[in-house]
Amino acid sequence: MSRSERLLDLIQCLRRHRRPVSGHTLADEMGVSIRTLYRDIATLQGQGAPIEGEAGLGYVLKPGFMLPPLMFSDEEIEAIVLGSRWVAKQPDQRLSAAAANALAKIAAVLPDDLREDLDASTLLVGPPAAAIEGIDLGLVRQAIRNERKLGFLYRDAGGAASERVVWPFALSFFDKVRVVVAWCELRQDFRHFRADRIAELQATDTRYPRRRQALLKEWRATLDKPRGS
Amino acid sequence: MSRSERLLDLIQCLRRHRRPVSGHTLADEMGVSIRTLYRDIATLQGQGAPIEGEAGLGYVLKPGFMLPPLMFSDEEIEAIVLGSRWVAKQPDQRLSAAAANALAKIAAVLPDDLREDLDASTLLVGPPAAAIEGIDLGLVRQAIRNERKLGFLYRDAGGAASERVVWPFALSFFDKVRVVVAWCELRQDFRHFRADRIAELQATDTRYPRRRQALLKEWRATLDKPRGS
DNA sequence: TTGCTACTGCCAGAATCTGACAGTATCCTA
DNA sequence: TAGGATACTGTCAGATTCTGGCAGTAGCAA
Repeated sequence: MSRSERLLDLIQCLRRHRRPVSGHTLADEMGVSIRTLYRDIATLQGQGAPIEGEAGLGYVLKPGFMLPPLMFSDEEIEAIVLGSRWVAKQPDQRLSAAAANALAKIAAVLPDDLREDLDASTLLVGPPAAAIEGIDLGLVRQAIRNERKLGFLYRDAGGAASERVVWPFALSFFDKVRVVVAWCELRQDFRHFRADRIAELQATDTRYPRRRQALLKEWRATLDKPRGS
Repeated sequence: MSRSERLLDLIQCLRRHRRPVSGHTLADEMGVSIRTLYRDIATLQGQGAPIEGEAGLGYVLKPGFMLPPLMFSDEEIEAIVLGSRWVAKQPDQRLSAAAANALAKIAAVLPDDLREDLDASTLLVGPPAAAIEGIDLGLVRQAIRNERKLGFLYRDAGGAASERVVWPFALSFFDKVRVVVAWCELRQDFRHFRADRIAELQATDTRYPRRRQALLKEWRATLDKPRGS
């Protein structure tokens, strides 16, 4: 195995362990001496990988992905750039900033002539989505990722408000509104909540009792049959 | 310079020359022997780079970009995936397919656990944009890239039709409609054309007399001042 | 303190890369 | 049709890089 392949493997290996791993363990898993492992870690850090080593503990990789060298056609790059620009205009501030960062990272490694094409790119996105939620969508995405319950006050179309505790597992971006897809403890069923009607959002540390992917799959299966709201 | 750096350099070098370049020239530019150059080319081709070599001519790189190893945070990847999904639902078929391909390429290199997260991802995009243009937006993007004139029949809001020859330089994606931004020869001014009002689109081989980027810059400068249509 | 860990410098052997040469096949032009 | 230019492959010795082991320093925790 060539060195560059091993470096990518090392990242993957670090990702698997959530807790700090000692260099010795990693060296064993990679089938390489401890000395070489230190060199590999140093190389990866030099390439921008967020690996942290602490004496007495081991190594942790801050969440993230290392993509190996990839070839994209010009249309594929156009698609990625256009898509990221669209995301950058969405009202979810954290996601919007992430999209801008991703674009900057890509632009940083392109040769000069291409960067100019990108900067002055010819694919544009219209004005930002008008509706601005009063809540922080970042909290919702975090709850989804960590499978945590969310509590909030929900106003339905008629204006009637109700308190909900839900198990959120997806966030859908429509033209004008963002919709949280979740299991509702009050209704004991899947429900879609428009983000602009959610108030007093409370993130909790309580894990919901089912796996996110299972919920998502089940919800998809129900999409054919119409339901009440 | 390490070998992996040299490989990326080689791609950039190939990109600069549009015409076929001989291996000997490339070897000189990279400061490396011809034998090593052949080895490097083979390695790049093995990594999926679309390099073509023809005896008697030299090497050409089909348009595309090789991205070096890149680190993305989880939110950055989420943003890219969400954005690409949005593009994949746009009515521009070629661009939509390109977005799907790009997603597949990224998914192919992610470790299994992440690929699952991606497949069953929790960030969704609403239904595809409703308005379907009667014209092929791919032709428009191609004309923009190559700085070629476009001819078509345009119906304005009142229904009156007129024949136009324009210099297209940008394509803007709004919630419902796609808008071609161009210099209009008939009006001798910048104009925005809704794609769904364009008919009988004719791509031409005639290059328009100004640089796309210059037009774009000038157009941006006019955005403050209101204009007629 | 003791034990565990990260991290660095050094050096010799292993692995890889590189350049040079020889040779074949293909394409273009004259 | 012939000649020249070019892509491409095999081989091999020398240059370069990588690797593993060793010794040593420093930080953290029980």
